[in-house]
Amino acid sequence: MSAPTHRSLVDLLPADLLEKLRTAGQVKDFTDRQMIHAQADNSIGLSIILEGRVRFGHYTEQGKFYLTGILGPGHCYGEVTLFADRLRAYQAEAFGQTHVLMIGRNAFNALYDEEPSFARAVTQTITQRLYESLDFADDLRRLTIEHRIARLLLRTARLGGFNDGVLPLRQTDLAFSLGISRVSVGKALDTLQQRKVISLGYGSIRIADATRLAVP
Amino acid sequence: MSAPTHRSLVDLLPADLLEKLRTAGQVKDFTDRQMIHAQADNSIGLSIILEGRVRFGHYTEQGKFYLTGILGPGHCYGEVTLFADRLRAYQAEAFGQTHVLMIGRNAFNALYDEEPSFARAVTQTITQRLYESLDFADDLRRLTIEHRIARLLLRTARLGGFNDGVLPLRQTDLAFSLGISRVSVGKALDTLQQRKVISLGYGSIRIADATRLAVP
DNA sequence: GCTAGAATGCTAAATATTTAGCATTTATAG
DNA sequence: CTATAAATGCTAAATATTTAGCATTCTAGC
Repeated sequence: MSAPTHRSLVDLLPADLLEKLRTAGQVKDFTDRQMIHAQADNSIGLSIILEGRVRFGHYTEQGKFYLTGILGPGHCYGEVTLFADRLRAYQAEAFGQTHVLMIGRNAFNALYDEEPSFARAVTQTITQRLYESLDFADDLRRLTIEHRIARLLLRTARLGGFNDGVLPLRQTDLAFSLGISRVSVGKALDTLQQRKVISLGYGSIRIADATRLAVP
Repeated sequence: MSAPTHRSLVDLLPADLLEKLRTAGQVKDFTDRQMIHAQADNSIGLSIILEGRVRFGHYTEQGKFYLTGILGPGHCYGEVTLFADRLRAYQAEAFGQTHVLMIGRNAFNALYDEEPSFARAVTQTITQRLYESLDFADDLRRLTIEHRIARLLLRTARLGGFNDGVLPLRQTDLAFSLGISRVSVGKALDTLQQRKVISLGYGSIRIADATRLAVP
């Protein structure tokens, strides 16, 4: 009963389609912390992360960045602008040197209509993300703080492509992502560290034992 | 800046396609509280609610039903079995006399590949639901209990098609859906009732003033 | 109409969580 | 190497929430 893993759009695409997409769109490069999309901007299109990572969140009145999630190589975002007629929910900014393939509305629609396997891959991606989101909402409702944090760390490692287990997360980010206070986060992280399933750094958390972290 | 509303699959489909779907699938009838799908059953396919409503949730060890959501006429479910290779997350049971159009995996795939407008409508539906889910997770993290309940009531009325504003929800259901205790739910409902935006019944809640309920 | 079961109402003690500080550690820019 | 800002560590009081009861109200089915 191994759980199916969340596969990125690029994973789901036939190789030749990625080439077509490269032709249809344009690759843009960003440096660390550079803004890619403003929150609620009115651009429409699909963005595919070719290299690097993208952080989503927003700035508070005091100019602090509040993180809601990170996506890594192969993942895409912007579906909501194409299919749900909604504005972008979050600001997107580069995390490290990042290359993003941007496909505008018209190019996207043309490909979507003429390439069933592209349409299918996109739908699979969105459906997987829906499942993740429902799952996350479930976490928020049912789990203890400690367990919620554990699941968030594992999810971030997975979607962000942090295969070495080192996550660039501040305790403030975790607090914001879970809607709890920094004091509570600190307390729970302390417990997890004592159990030796994670180790804490300055602005980062390392997953030391993913297996045991998954079942608290 | 009127927010785009969540449109059901049937709303999004061209009329002739609904006919095709009826031919490709089969309509099944259910009576109140009859089980439609067991949680984690291994059936694969799309279900479209033609008439009536479907409640999603699960039974506890003590045999009590815990509600997570209700979908009304025109809405569909089961996308996750088709596109994300996951088991059904919840048990589905009829709420009142209900007719559901069931489309099996093969029929679905055939139509999906040969009818771009069907593929698009399905993707739009899933994307909208993703947006709803992200929005709900945001509610859980940011809002006061009172505000969370208000949003849940409005969302249930919308997705369940309860146009008269009378929602068949027990306080226990709200508590479970939000991951809080029944005492807290009762307290918040009391406040909302005093503000005359809802009125409480036995096993039901009536939205008395949707506009003021939306901005607590 | 009665009755059993279900749902709600109510309460206070126990527990969990936040708030609002300030101290300490760490990384970065100069 | 140092100064600075950022992040974490720590604390206690204030607040919010749950727990675990039992009482009351409501409804469906007989």
